[in-house]
Amino acid sequence: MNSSSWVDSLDLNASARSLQLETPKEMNGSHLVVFGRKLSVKEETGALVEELNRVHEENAKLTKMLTAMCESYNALQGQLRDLMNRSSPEKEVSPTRKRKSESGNNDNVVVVGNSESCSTDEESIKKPREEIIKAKISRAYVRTDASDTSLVVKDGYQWRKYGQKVTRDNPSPRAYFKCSFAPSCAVKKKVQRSVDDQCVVVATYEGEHNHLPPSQMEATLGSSRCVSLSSVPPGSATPVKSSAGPAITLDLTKSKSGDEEARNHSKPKMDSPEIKQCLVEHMASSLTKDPNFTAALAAAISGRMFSTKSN
DNA sequence: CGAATTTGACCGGCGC
DNA sequence: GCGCCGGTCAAATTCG
Repeated sequence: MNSSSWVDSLDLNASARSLQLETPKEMNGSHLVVFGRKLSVKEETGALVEELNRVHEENAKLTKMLTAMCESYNALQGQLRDLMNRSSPEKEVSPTRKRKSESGNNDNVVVVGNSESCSTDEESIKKPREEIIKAKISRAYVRTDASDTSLVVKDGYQWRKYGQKVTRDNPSPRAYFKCSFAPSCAVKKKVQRSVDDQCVVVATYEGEHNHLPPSQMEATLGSSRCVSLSSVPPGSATPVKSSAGPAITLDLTKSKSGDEEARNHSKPKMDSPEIKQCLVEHMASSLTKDPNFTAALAAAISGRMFSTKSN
């Protein structure tokens, strides 16, 4: 998509918004003073009407672009879901305790069980009591580089390491993590290399997150942010150090059963016109909150008015 | 300088 | 009761 056209449209759109908001106050008197010049009400309203028409056109253009973007986003999401559905069944069928992914991709995660899907898991049969006490235990197998000792599993959440231990059954250390994104979220994660295959890292999750992953929060709350990227450095927009910035991150801590809910939760319903309208307004409002933007806007407006009057 | 990580100490459960 | 082991705490250290 042409970014410059985006910026242009938004700039004009927001300037229109600003004009709409501020002009009634200015027009209380019979004359408007611009840079020391007195303009008649006729002149002023004529210019404003003209401006308003132009702004309406820009608004329509912008709405179209947003609609197109939403549609392509939905299409992409559908494709991703298809891809996930196609690749996940064969992995879950694997009867062995350790599940390997076929590719060497570092972030290739295979999730095994929470209370439902781990019913066939050997360990869950051995320890049914533990299963009852602990709300949700799921396990993820991640294929990583054998030389990589970081024990980092990129799952979209923000973790704080609070301990590391070498256990008896496994020479490689086990790292303990707590969810650090929300103080009220008590989810824990244990990460340890597999005894059999040092390339595979086993991540055990205990409990359920009571919040969306930071990356998804970005996607749902920060729709305006992708627009304001031109004025805000991208680095400052991402709270997650380990994850790859604002890229789409999948919540892989949930098994298939819990997936539906997560999907409904994470997928912004872009279909309804109300949401689209809301998105547009959200974008405009966050733009007008940006001091850099408002300063540039003020300069643009005054410059435009000045040039219009001097014609 | 504040936040994140490391690492040794400590604690509780369990088996002998 | 004792020792082992997994899990957690918290002071020290590192990093951005």
